[in-house]
Amino acid sequence: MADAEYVNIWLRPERPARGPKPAYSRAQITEAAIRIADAEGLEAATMRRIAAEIGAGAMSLYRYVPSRDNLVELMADRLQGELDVTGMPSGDWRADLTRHADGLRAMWLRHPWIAGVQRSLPSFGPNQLLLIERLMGVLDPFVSIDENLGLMAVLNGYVEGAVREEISSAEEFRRSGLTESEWMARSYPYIDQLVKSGDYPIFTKIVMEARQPHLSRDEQFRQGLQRVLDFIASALP
Amino acid sequence: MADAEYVNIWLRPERPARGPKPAYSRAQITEAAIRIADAEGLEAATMRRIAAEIGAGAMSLYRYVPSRDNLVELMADRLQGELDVTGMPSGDWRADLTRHADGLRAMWLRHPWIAGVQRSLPSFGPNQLLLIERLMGVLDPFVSIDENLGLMAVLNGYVEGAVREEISSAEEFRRSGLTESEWMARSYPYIDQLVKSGDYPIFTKIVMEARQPHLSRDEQFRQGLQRVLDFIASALP
DNA sequence: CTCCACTGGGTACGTTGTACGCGGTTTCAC
DNA sequence: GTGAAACCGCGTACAACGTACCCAGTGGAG
Repeated sequence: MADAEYVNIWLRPERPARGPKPAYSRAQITEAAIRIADAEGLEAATMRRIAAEIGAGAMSLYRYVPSRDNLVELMADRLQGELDVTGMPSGDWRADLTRHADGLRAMWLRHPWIAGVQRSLPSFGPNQLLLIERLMGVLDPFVSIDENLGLMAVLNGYVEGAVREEISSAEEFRRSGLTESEWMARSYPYIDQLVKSGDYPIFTKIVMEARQPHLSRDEQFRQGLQRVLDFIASALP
Repeated sequence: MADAEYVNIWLRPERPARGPKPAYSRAQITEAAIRIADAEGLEAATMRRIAAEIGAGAMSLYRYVPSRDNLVELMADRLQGELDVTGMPSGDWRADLTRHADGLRAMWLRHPWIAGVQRSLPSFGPNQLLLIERLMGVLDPFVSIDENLGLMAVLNGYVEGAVREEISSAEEFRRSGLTESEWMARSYPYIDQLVKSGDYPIFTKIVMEARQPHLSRDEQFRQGLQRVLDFIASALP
């Protein structure tokens, strides 16, 4: 297994020196795979399906990518490239972080399958590196690098957690083919039974009193984000 | 598909009235599947493997569980049952939340495959309901139910994010068969090249200056958690 | 011109989830 | 008590998956 030499896929050379010109490219394959995953879920992006999408034979893909797992890794890094960090340390850290959080959420919602990809060890792909530079550059003038790492962990944790919830809802509806109201109608007897049992007062409180679930997703997200940004503000000098 | 009637697996009756006594049980199957997934990863917990573990035929499992996806859902809820919330609103909210965060992290580390299970819509299994009651009961006396939901989202987001990072490291090492130091040695040329290029000052700062990566995982987690708890404290009256 | 490292891709293998149907077992209606 | 109905465990079978292996063709290096 000479392949084990490459601990990192970014170190593996894409094009060798000799031989005929390749008909496809890693980027083209990654793009096709993302297109399929967006439309029909990650499990629909099989090697045969991706190959068909670009008009290649199934086994041809293995000339460009060592395995499907590695391809998924490439897809994940390509997604990082969708995050717009141009002019990112702008001087207004709150605006920068808000823009990043909104952008990150929007990207995840465009590509919900990313939630099912447990990130591997930091692979430091080019897009990820750019993101690190710009995003952590926002708070770099104000805090130590350790504090910066900690604050970014909280911010990203909030965004990811919130968007995971949104995604799993949407995914469930897609899979079951139900609309949100159909699903709620279907669930009502069970929830009603839980409430009526009297064993779950807090759960009942959530069902009966909470206004948050009735806000739009955007509004819910924005409110939580404000909370996190206030927290970050309190950690700055 | 009469099965579609059951929007929720908890509504599906396990044992019917008539017929011979079942030889196995849903709990037994779930337990076996968790045992395998803990030891060899979720993808090793195939239907045949699980069946072999309990001495059943492969197809027998389908008498107890509608599909593998549903079984994974059952496994995830079983895990919630490992979270110890006895005597949980104890009066000391900070101690309660610390205990919960530590317990949640420990549970995820015991069952790392949970990171790859994107939670479906809140299925309100019995364990999840108990957790909601006890955990949200901690801050219930102090804040509105909406604020409580928001603060719990931040807390859980932090814990999940942090532990996901730990898990993906461990998983990567397990899969590659390398130790942490072997992996670092293998990655060194690439990282060195990035640093030497001078294009990534913040990344370089992380590599050269940050002390956080050199702390023990426990210490890293605890420091971040203190930050989040401080934040929660600032949101209480 | 001769090599041979490369190309795209066809065939084939092992493994997966699970549909279907079988013969046996338990409970209910009468 | 006796049939029918509802359930049981499970063997067989199939489609779809990732990918190992092999092939004939191609084009730059010597």
